[in-house]
Amino acid sequence: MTTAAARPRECSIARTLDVVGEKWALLAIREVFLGNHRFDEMIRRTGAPRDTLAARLRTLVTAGVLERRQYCEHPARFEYHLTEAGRELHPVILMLMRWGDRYLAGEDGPPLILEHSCGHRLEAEVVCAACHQPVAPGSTRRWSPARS
Amino acid sequence: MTTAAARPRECSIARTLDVVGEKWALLAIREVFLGNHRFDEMIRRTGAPRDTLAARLRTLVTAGVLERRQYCEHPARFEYHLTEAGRELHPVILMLMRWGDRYLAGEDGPPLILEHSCGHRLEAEVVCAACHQPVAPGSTRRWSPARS
DNA sequence: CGCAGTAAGTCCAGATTCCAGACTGACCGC
DNA sequence: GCGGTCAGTCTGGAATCTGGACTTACTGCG
Repeated sequence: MTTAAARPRECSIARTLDVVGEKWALLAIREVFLGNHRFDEMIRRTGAPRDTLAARLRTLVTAGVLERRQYCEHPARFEYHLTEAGRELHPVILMLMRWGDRYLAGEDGPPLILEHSCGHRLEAEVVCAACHQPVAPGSTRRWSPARS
Repeated sequence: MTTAAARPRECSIARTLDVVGEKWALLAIREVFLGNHRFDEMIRRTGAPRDTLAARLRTLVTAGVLERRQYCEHPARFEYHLTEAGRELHPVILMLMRWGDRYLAGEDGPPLILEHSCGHRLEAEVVCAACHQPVAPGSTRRWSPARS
């Protein structure tokens, strides 16, 4: 009775999306990158519903992307900081921003422009770490290791 | 009566996420990059509910990320292809994959390893197009143009 | 002192969305 | 005819999202 078996790919992209593949999660992370570490400020800057943001922050903390740090004892108050894994999401954020800059900017151009430490306006580019050449969609294929 | 005004940032990241910021949207795009252009095959490979995938494909087409092409006349059949804007999402996909490879790979390592056209195993890296140096989280700041 | 505000959430009820599986309609191959 | 493919749509229940009110514990300000 079976037709072609349904077997979703094992895939790092899918796994990553299980952690950060939701609008408010990524926007919360954006805020932390921009220096906002506090709940109420994130609410204001992202526009997320309080409930949803609270839930997202919880999952991000348990996923090891953010760290919840107490900065005030008596009225217990917490800040969110990026873990190392969280900081490694920087390239993802950067590429999302680049795409929006290119395809969704209005008349006024991108709402936020970044400057790289070299002094130039940042134009992010993805290259192969080995040959330093840009990685185009067609320039990759499945790696077939010389199996032992 | 108002307290601090709630004004979500104008932000290319948020805008981008309005288009592709959902698990199944990105996984559909992944499939197209991997060469699957057809609905049923996407269903099988992503595990998405048929309904949801149909809805996502519709929004991606209207957003100009995918193009719906008829490849069969009589039982009308369609394939999905990347537009130029869609192809430009490649870096996003790549960085999501990289993160999953690093932080969510199990014992067996990443489920899919790519080879760059230079012959090396692909290690994607984000650099500044101007100085070719890696872009670290702390190496950027707001660009303050010399206003005229 | 009392009022306003800030902060980090929680609680709620209603709206929306998601999901799995069944179904459709037009074909194809045996 | 029987089964299979393909691109969806339909369905009803489950899960999730949403905005707003509420809570608790402070810190000013006059």
